[in-house]
Amino acid sequence: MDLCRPSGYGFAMKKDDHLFLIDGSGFIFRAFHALPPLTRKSDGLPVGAVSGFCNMLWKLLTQARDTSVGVTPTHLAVIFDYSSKTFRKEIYPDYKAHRPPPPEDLVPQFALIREATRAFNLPCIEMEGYEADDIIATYARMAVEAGGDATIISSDKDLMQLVGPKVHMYDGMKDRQIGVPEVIEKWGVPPEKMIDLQALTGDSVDNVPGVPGIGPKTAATLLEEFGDLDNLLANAESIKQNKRRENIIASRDLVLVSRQLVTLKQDCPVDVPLDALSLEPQDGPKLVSFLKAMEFNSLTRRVAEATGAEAQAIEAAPVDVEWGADAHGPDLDPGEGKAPAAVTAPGATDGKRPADLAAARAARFASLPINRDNYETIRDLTALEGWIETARERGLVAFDTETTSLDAMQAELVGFSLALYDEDAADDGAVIRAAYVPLTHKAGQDDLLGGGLAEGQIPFDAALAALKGLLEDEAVMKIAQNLKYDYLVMLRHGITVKNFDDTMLLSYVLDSGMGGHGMDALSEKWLGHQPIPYKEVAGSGRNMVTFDYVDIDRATAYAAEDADVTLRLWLVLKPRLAAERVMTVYERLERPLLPVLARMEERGISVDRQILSRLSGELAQKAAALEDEIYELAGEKFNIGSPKQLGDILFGKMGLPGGKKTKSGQWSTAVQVLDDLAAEGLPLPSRIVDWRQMTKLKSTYTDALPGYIHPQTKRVHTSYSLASTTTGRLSSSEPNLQNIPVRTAEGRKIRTAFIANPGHKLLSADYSQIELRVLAHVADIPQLRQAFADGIDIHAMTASEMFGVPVEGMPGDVRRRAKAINFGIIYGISAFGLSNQLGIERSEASDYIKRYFERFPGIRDYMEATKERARDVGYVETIFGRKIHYPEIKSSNHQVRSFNERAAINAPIQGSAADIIRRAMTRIEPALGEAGFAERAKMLLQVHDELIFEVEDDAVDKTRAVIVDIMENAAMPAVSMAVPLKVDARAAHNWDEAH
DNA sequence: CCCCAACCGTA
DNA sequence: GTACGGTTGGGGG
Repeated sequence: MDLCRPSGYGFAMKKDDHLFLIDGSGFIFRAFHALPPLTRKSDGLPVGAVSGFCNMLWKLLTQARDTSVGVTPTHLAVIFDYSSKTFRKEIYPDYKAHRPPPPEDLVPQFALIREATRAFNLPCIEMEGYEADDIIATYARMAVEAGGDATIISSDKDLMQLVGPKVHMYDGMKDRQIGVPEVIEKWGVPPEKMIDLQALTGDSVDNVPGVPGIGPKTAATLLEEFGDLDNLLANAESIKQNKRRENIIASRDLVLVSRQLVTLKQDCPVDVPLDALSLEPQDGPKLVSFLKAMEFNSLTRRVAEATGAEAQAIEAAPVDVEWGADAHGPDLDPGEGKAPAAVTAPGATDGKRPADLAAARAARFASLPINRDNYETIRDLTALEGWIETARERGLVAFDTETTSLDAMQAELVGFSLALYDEDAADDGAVIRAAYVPLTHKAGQDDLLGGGLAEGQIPFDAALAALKGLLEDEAVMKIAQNLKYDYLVMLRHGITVKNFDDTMLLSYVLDSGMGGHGMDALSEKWLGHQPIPYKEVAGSGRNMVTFDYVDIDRATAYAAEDADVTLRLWLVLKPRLAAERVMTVYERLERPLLPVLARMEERGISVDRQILSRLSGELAQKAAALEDEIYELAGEKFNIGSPKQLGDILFGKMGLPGGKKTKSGQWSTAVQVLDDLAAEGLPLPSRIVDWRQMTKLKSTYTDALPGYIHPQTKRVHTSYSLASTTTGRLSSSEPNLQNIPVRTAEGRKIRTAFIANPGHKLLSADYSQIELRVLAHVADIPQLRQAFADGIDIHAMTASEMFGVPVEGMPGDVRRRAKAINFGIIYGISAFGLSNQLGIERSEASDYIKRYFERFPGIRDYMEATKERARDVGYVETIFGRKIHYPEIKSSNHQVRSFNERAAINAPIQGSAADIIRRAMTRIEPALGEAGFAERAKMLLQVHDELIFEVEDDAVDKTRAVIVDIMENAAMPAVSMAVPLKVDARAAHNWDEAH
């Protein structure tokens, strides 16, 4: 049983209190069929039933006292069906057997209506094994016993048996009360005889049998005559009509079963007490936020007025359309909601369902020409204000910034572009209007004296103030491509973009694995259009100029086109989210992370120049000493850094054994090869390996990192990419802070240069074995689950299972092999790979794998099932529903196919782990804020399974507790993991000691 | 000036 | 055997 409301227990129910029980499930179906179909304007998400539900709730909560019901609720709950597996199925297996699956357009609304209930700050109650009607019956009884009244908001005849002096019904859609007289009027019997009546008539919808030929009228007459069902059955012989008498006698047993089926259970073991249902005050902002996300404009306005909430200032809530594991509507198998919706062929333009809208949009924009001649240059404030006003009316605008640098932390704003959409424009060319607003273009081309500003540009501060109003307006959806960049640039100007979508992230969520998500690729793919290449505007190489030196007319063509293309991409991609069931992935795992990452990048991390400089010196000395030795041993000088020259020396000139060739026919000089030679006792290869390590550390880290220290902030600001891996991981660049050395002592010294500010510590929190835990969960392996539950060394356990060696006193090499196998499994193991990793024969590696699968058959089953699924549908999924496509999984080329199979096996594991830490990252800042540590603990870096924070000394212990808690529970409530997640966290002055 | 291969750092 | 990004050398234009 689930009470999805955070508030605690309310006031005890007492005499004269009034409990309202809303039949949520009944309402959904009725509203869906009774109300005209309604879809969310921006993306076609079906929301008709949600709209009806919200309007009904609002009406109940505000107007109940005056008119419709005549009473004011003191307690209220919304009750839902949980699943079709109820006790009635056990009594009668055919119960509800013929019920068709819910309509496609209704499925997403189940979750939304629960979300709506929470937004209204009302408890929503559901219980496994019981229907909503039984829970309603139970609470109604409890309310009456407590001395109060109950009103059931429903018009379902199945509930009418409950009506009595203290229990009422109210039809929220017809605004009509149903009391004892109304029941008699409609059915011809009083409420207490409804059970008998239903048992006689049966119910074709629920597949309750009943007596053939007896409908409500006859049943009522019979009950009138015989008093009740038992008496009727006992005296059935006395019925005059032949056919009727025979039927009743023949159906006797089934009628008794029917009576059991239609009798509501008034003693469900509810574990949410009545008192917890007391009506709480509305949370205006929360409700407005939800309604806004649903785009119910008039209700949003009414609610904002009534609650005094500032609608303008409230952000639309991320909408919780759980298509994934935690979605459950009545009779909805959890997997059912995730099935790919067929995108209907272009031409299907009824425009009602998301798939139709998506198909229609794709077809339309694939051939809608882009005319750069229509772009405007906005050169005065009045014109800009006009565009912004129109953007507010439309509630939708694409924007893009033009700057002097690709580095958002260094970039200076040069101008920005806007694009507007007019769905109803008469002329196809006017459907989208785009404009560029130049701000700081220089007067001269690039001559030394051309320092002045070009004419005809709005003063920077005035334009930015106007732009701020637009970007921070919650009521206007802002659309951009790779928004994190623009977000950060605007953040540096004191502007926080609110209510946005990012076309790059849309594409990433929809088409991961199907190619890049950059604007040029997307434009080509969806619009059949090639945007002006940047280098044609700003030049390239030595001739390249920063954007402020680009001629304003050329800049307009380029910049306005970017906004234009972005808007078109949004129109094509956004409806696909709902159609292809990845709305939740986008709204929960992608979009909310964007501002989090922007803030992390803005904060940067302190790096100690002195330490790096000293390390550079040390490394240079060590490398120089090794160089001398190497030349001595080789007998000549050569470029050690050139694999070609090195290979020729080692395997050509010196004729060392064990040479392997690379793809291109060169001698391989990879560590593997050199290590093998070193093991033979040869000094040269070993020196070369050491030299490589020293020069690698020097060039990639100690020499390069200081160059990334920002001139103003004095910190290093990496850039995270949200959309450059197929699996959902982030990547880091310029500099890459996700590959700072840790494995060797020499390398770890580099980490000592990453330090906390005075009075602070660096706190590192990392997931322990997260990928193996995910594997244990998804493949459901009993031994793995047990080992993680018991906190046992997982590699030792594997070794013990495989080789029959006891965990106590296990030789290191045995454990090492098991560890390699465990990693191999995650990587989609092959005998070839494992033999390479362990330096053993292929046949031996094959034996290991065979033995592993014998001990863990569930893993083999998981791998086979994953491959098969990838072949069938073309993609695999993480536990949160992120899809990763493998278009080449059926390649006839064995190499290509095998590679895709291994990647497909790895992706759900790596990707689920990535999703988990994403969830943690979006929750940690709010959690720290609630704990009062927002200003004292800052998240700085993410390294796949590790988060690094900078924390005030005094706040370390408390923030660590908050962070560990959020991280360990990050999968909940969407996924309840079968194994616990474990997080280790330490704080120290530098990253080496904290890790 | 651009691109690729080889190598190697991380999870 | 999975997923990345950065540096270097070297070939081509």
